[in-house]
Amino acid sequence: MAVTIIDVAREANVSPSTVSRVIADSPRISEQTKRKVREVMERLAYHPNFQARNLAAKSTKTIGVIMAHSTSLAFQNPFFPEVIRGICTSAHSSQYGIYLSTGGTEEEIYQEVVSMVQGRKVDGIILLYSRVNDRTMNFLKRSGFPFTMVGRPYQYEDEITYIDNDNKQIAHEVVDYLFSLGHEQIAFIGGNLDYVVSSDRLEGYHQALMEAGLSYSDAYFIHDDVFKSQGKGSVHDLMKLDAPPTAIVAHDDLVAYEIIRYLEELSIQVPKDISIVSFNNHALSAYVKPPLTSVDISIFELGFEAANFLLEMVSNPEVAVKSHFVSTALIERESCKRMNGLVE
Amino acid sequence: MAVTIIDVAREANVSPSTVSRVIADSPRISEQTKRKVREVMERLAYHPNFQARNLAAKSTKTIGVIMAHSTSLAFQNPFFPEVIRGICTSAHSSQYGIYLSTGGTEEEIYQEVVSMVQGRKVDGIILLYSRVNDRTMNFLKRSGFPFTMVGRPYQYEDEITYIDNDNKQIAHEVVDYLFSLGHEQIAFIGGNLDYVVSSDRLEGYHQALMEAGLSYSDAYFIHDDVFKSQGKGSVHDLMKLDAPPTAIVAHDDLVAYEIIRYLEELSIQVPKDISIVSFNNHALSAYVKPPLTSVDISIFELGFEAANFLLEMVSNPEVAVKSHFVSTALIERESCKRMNGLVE
DNA sequence: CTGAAAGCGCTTACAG
DNA sequence: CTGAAAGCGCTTACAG
Repeated sequence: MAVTIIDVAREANVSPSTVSRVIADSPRISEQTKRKVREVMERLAYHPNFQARNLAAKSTKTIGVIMAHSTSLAFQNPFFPEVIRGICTSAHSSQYGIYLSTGGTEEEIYQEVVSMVQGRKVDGIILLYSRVNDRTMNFLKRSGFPFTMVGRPYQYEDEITYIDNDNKQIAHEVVDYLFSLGHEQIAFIGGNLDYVVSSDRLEGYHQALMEAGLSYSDAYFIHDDVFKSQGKGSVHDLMKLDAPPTAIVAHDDLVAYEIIRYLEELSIQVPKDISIVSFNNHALSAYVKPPLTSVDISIFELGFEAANFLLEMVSNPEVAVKSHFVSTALIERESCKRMNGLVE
Repeated sequence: MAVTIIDVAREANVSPSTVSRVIADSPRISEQTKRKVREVMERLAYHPNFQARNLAAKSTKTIGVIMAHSTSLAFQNPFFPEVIRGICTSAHSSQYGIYLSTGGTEEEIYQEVVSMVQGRKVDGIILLYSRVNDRTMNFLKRSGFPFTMVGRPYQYEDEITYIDNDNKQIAHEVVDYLFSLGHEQIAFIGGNLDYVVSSDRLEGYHQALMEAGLSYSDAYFIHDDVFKSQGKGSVHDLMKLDAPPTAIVAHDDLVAYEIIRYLEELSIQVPKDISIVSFNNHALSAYVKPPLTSVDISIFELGFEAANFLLEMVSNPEVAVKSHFVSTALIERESCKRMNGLVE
């Protein structure tokens, strides 16, 4: 069997309590004893048993990370690797580990979260998404267990600590940008309104139109489901309208490129015949033709700050609820052009 | 405090041992008692404490997943999300959880793995990469701890259970494919030879050239480091050769698109002036221009089978060492053309 | 089919 | 500054 604290204690001629205190680097142990014990730990290749320590100390030093179920947006490139990298960076510097949810369906995810919380598997939880009427979130909220969300919560906005982009604002800015190029017929493609990120972006789009005195038309909005099931057809329908859009706001770069592909089949060129802006600034978007104008949403930051917030809550349960919008940047590339003018 | 097995026992008028056996659904407990105990567990909202159970049962029901350090290939889209999804799917069906490594540097990763193993944090480990002379792998090998690799090990190939694509073979096939289109001057761009996946692909490329009686030229190989640091320059140098290549094999779709971009600046068009094939079949590669001919490597499978192998080892330490090559498929799109002929 | 008891490997008041 | 003792919440031979 592995070497235990008892073995170390015996070998170093001290009590187990003392060994334990040396591990925790307690100031109440003399430097001399620490040296002696550490030498023995080294020699016996002792490593504290994680489970035993957690059980006794009533903490797990790990945070649970819950992804949206696999069919949905949060699992897409490039979001997932980057947000995880942000979380890991923060967790690592506080000596925390990451426990990942494995559930495929919503129900499985819910069950997993319940057992994480009730079974004290983790000290806190990060929800990597924000959905409308989410059972998992509601459970977490009721339980009083420390948790953070990446995404503005649908409900209880000022009772839950979260991190997000200011999606309403950035969608507004994106539309304003298109206005500045002379566009007034602007379509919006691809938001799954079950997710707050999508409904926020759609609302920003609405607001921008309203403020500009433009009316909103349902025909200019293609829902995520529709796009996924009949992508090509939906884009073709859009372009066959009496007044087809001169610009499109896409929910994600991958969606944008798919749209561009369908437009091509209609011999409609980007940006010559129609402009397109998108969100998330995928790694490829700089290289591929046409280079896409897209909003960088600082995914790493989103993960990093979510973990920071959570760790703060875990170490101090009394800390105030807070939220923060991570900054974004519209990266202008070559997918938009001025109406009846030059390529920007 | 949370409700414990003792509370349930008292309430159900049985001993804690009995409650424990009901949790494990032991056949030695009467159905009647099970019903009674379960009713109480339900009523008290009892959930077994994960840490306590692990400590007593000497198993953790979790597997550790170790990513390569963040600057390297394994963290790239689209590999990471897909492989994780595969692992999660397998783990979930065996009621296992995932513990993710958080280290950023090689040294941190090594330390984490040591503490996972020695601290009995997990029951087994999946290494998501295979590197030359990897300290972490060597440690795992020596420790006798159950582990699996995604990627052919550099050493001890028949002593380590792993899963991989047959990278030598697929690189060979890719080159043969190019031969079949009439290409004989074929460059290879982007492998980091510290990773076995890259050296295997490079070797397959060599072998194919040799078998065709073609000689290998160093000028036709651009190392990953060189491409990353002076990407544009390295591609331009390649094309300024007296006998520039007529086709390029790229290590990854992202690399391929970057190359295409640099070629464009030289007014060299794909596939008209040069052909390009790549590996990994990125989600975007079907949509973007030119649609890329690329090898699909079944990333989900890679993760899924690695987890299956590991779980088998964990539940039966005597199981034989094994390895498996996951199938691949060359997806022909529009980035290659027949020499002096039509676009394929 | 069920229970009493020991034990998993730690931590942490309490006492000195 | 250090130790003896209780306890974290389970599981599992052993006994009946």
